[in-house]
Amino acid sequence: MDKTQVAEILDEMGTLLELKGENPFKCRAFHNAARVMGGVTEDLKTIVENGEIRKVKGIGESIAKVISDLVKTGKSPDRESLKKGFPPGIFDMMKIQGMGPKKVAFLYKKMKISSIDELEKAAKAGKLEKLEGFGKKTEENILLGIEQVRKHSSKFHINVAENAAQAIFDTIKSHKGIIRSEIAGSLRRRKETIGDIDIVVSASKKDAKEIFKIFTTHRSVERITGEGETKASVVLSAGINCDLRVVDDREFPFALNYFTGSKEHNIRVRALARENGWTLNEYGFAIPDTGEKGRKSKKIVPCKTEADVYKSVGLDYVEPELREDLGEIEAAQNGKLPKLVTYDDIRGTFHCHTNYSDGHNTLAEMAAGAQKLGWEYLGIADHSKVAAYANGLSEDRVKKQHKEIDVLNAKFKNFRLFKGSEVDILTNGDMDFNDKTLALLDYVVASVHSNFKLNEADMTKRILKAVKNKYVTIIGHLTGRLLLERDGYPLNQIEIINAAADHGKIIEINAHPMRLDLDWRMVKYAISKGVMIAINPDSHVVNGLTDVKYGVGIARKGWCEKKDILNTRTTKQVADYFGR
DNA sequence: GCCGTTTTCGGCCCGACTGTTTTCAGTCG
Repeated sequence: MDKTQVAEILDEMGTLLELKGENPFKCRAFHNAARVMGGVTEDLKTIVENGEIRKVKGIGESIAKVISDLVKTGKSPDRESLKKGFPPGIFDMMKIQGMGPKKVAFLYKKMKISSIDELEKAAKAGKLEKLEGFGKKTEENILLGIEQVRKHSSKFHINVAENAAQAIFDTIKSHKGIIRSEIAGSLRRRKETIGDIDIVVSASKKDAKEIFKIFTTHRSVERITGEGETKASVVLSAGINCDLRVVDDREFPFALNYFTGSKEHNIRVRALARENGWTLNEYGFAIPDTGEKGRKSKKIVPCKTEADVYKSVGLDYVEPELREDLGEIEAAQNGKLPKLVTYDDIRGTFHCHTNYSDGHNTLAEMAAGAQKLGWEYLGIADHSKVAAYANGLSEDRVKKQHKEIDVLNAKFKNFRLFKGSEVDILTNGDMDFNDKTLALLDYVVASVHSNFKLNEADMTKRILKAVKNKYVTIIGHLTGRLLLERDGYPLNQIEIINAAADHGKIIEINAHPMRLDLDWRMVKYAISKGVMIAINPDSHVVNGLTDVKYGVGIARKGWCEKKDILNTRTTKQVADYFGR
């Protein structure tokens, strides 16, 4: 059993404990252990066998035993006995807004309701409103919640969430009373999937009411689920929940920090505040109320920015992408936070097409576009001859393009075009150009564009052969468009990455927003294996050249450092790398 | 259940909102 499955079971056990009404801290211990599993980079089986698992922070004796049982036998007696008495449908019921462990357990005990369907039936029959602690309104909300669960998945790809958020955010932002504003939450942390959207703004009290009005009446709002003095919640037509908080400008950095999360990260930061004898909430640091009559909490430690908040508890500024309590707190205490890749770090990209093949722009236009972005170089990698549909280049046209590149390069100061090619990997794993032509190129992106019907073993074998080819520099778009369009591109990516590590090849991450989750798993694994990656926008057209947003979004995510990314190297380093 | 430079017990982040009931529990983030 691998760590993902173990994490799922630990999470489930945490929920079962909640349903049983166990000590909340005990429940949290299980949820926390599940999360910690995600950050374990070593092989789970190995660290269970050598006892290292007990050294992982958050894994104590009991949970270590559960993990050990699961890894060794695929089963855990503790889990089995916990599961007794709770039918599986119970978990679905917890997906409904407003239905937490207490209500679900109560309904199960009292009414034997154990699935969404049964719950719906009972609510429609008006059986719930008579129950203690329930009422007419609760019943209505349960029915609405059921509808929502059925209509929408609970998580959204970042691009869907971002589009939905941007529309309503732009409208709010334009209000004259807004002082500062930011989209917070997991969207700010650039998670691959987003649960809901959090918007934080600062404004005076008198403007707040109007701002809430603009928010709740926005055209993309489907329904309002809550409205108070500092917070309003809506469901957008895309099916995503969206919360708006309006705070005083002095409170803005605290609110932004708080609502950016993650929850686990916040808990750690708060604990640090407590070590100073303060409490920290979304409004600021405070000395806790002593309990004496008439004595109120006193605000202390003014902070203008989030960086000030971190500084106050002895931390370096932590980038939102790192706020997961997976080691960033300790790193921030010791000045050891990784330097993340930013848009400004990108010096060029390597998978660009021109109108020689299926691009829309000339070499000169592409070069001009890259320079406008402040890049130092651009790698030109038009298709090879077999890609007839894309007007792939014959050997002669490759030579012609090289001449043109030489002419352009002679004119450039502090800019260089690299001569590459996106060479097809043929069905048998051979390259579309012979060695003589490949040797002319600065670098080779090897890609599959045909015969997708191969089974996984053959497809993997095909690409592995290309990985071993000494002329190949980059393994082309293992993710991205192709995977999106051709369902089930059958490939053992782990094997490809391992081989890339052995042969010193770079893998290309085509940062298609729809495939972010997959891309990110690959990036993490590749980096753990020491494989360098080339982050590329899906740049088949020059218009894509300006749209590097998502590409860099991946590069920024997690513990991905500049040294791991080809695109952050200087022109000279790249040329050296290519041996040119 | 986990943890420990106040370590083997006692604390574990904290507030807003809702819907219920009328002072608060449950849920959410």
